[in-house]
Amino acid sequence: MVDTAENEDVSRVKEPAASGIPEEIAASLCTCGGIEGLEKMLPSDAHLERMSARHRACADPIRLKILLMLSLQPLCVCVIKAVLGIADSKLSYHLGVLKKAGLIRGEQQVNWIIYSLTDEGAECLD
Amino acid sequence: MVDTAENEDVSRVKEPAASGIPEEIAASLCTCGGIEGLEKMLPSDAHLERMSARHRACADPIRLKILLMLSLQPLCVCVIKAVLGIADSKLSYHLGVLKKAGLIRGEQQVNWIIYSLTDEGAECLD
DNA sequence: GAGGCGTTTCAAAATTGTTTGAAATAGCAA
DNA sequence: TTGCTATTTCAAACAATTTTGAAACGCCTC
Repeated sequence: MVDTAENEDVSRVKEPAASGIPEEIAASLCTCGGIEGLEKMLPSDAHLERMSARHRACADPIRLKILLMLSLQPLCVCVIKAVLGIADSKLSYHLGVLKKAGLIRGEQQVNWIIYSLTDEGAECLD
Repeated sequence: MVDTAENEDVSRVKEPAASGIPEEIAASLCTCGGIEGLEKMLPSDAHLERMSARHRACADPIRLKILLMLSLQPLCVCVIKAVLGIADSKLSYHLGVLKKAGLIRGEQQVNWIIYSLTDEGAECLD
């Protein structure tokens, strides 16, 4: 049996939490403040939640179609329905999702509800 | 009671499918080709599917964090894990989602897998 | 008030996405 | 070989989203 007491605490990364990191990564990791630096650069949970909620609202072809149509001009539900060819309640559900996400707004006109894109909704289409 | 037989077949929209559309909408609707025009302006199903898949991949705070970190520099799984503080298999699941969506790529280095943003992944952060 | 139209709400069913922990794989080192 | 570290895979449990059809609502016209 060879010497078991060999020096094994060779120079490691300065980061406390990180033990076995590839050299190349470790080097550039220092540039951005290490693990801690990465942690700090991330937006707040609330902000991340808002960002992901927005993506979630766009994460469906039907809703994307609605946004695209509304980017052309405000439309009433019945026209959107005629274009999409889906059931009333289904359409209403998707309009609700977009509205709750703040991407569209609905304005009651006499007999109809006219939906239009909000600024935030327009940004989603860039 | 006033005259009940008043002229009520006032000029309607030219669109066949549409029956009761608010005037204001109907007017500008013609500008963009009516219902048919709207139908045609929409991207193909395949394209819409691609767009929504991309949003779906971004629709989670953990995945957003991963994308943001990788926008700074490529990172191995163990560093991402140290920053996020989540279970291995959970992280692996989310990396898989991002990879399948084409937003990140993983490259096997000796002992580690190093993930980096693809061009498409970078676009998601604009 | 009765009836119609455009739209939403509701609850159940169907589908899809996420988390968990245990087991598997792959490469390296002793 | 054995053991180690880094990462993925799997299946079951759980959670959230979507679809469906029926019923309700609000507004208008008669």
